[in-house]
Amino acid sequence: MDNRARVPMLSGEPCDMSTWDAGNCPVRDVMNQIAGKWSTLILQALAEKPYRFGELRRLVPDISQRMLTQTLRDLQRDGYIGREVFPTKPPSVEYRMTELGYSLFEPLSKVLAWAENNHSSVKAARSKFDESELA
Amino acid sequence: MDNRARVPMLSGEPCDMSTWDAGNCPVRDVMNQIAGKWSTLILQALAEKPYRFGELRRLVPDISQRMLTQTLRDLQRDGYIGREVFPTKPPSVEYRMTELGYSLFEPLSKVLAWAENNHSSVKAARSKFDESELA
DNA sequence: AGTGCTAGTCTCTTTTTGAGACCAACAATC
DNA sequence: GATTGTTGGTCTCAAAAAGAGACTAGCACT
Repeated sequence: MDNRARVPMLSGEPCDMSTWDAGNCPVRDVMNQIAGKWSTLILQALAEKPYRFGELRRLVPDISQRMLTQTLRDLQRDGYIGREVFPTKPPSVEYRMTELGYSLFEPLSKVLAWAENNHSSVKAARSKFDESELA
Repeated sequence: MDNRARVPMLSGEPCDMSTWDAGNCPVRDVMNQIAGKWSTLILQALAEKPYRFGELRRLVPDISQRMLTQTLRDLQRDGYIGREVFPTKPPSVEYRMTELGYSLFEPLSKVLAWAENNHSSVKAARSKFDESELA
């Protein structure tokens, strides 16, 4: 059983981490954003359909307004979602996924699907680990 | 008007966030781990070949020993990587990806590839946003 | 005897996150 | 016509997490 080097690395030079330069590694730069605690949840919601601020807040009950605001602004900054203000009685704000957001969500949803399908394996590994730690 | 949040388009029962139960949403449970700042980087390295602690440290120069230790232990706990101690003169520890780890890395690598291919679009969106913020 | 390597841990400081109060404008209710 | 609720946030303060760097123990080499 040779476990070594089975996964083809990404095209060409993936990310030479040894000669690392701050803004030079796409993986870090992009991932550090979507790797946030709330980002995937919000992207997952907005991939379905546009939502308003309050709706998202109710959708993810345990996010604080502060973090929702910040997560949305960060996702907007990177171009994954758009923000539109409607001048209704109490002004409402709608967030919706952009083309770029959808193109990211396509591969990302595969990871989310993996998470669902393999959740039990992960939980099992976790239990086993914790058990052996206890000793 | 069913306000109850049905989130995603993933196969089967998605993840009803409105009736959220701590350990019940696979997406959150799994993602919160691999979404760490360093997790993807380490997984990416170990997908290539096994590495020792010090090698990983040199590979990712700006990670602290503390965070490397913790990240490795968390990834090991969830079953993505294995840890083997060799009783050499100064004892060495080798980390290598497990089957579960490889199965996760397959979809995950698609996201990493996306990051490489679309990094310029993200940077462009970011510049545009910052510019309009400045006003 | 001194230096360096190994894989960590321990402590301290800085950054990030979370909880919750507060805001102004308007709508419907009492 | 004063009270309450709803909108999408911001502000402050406490708690949690992350980063920096010193310290460890055993052995090898010089």
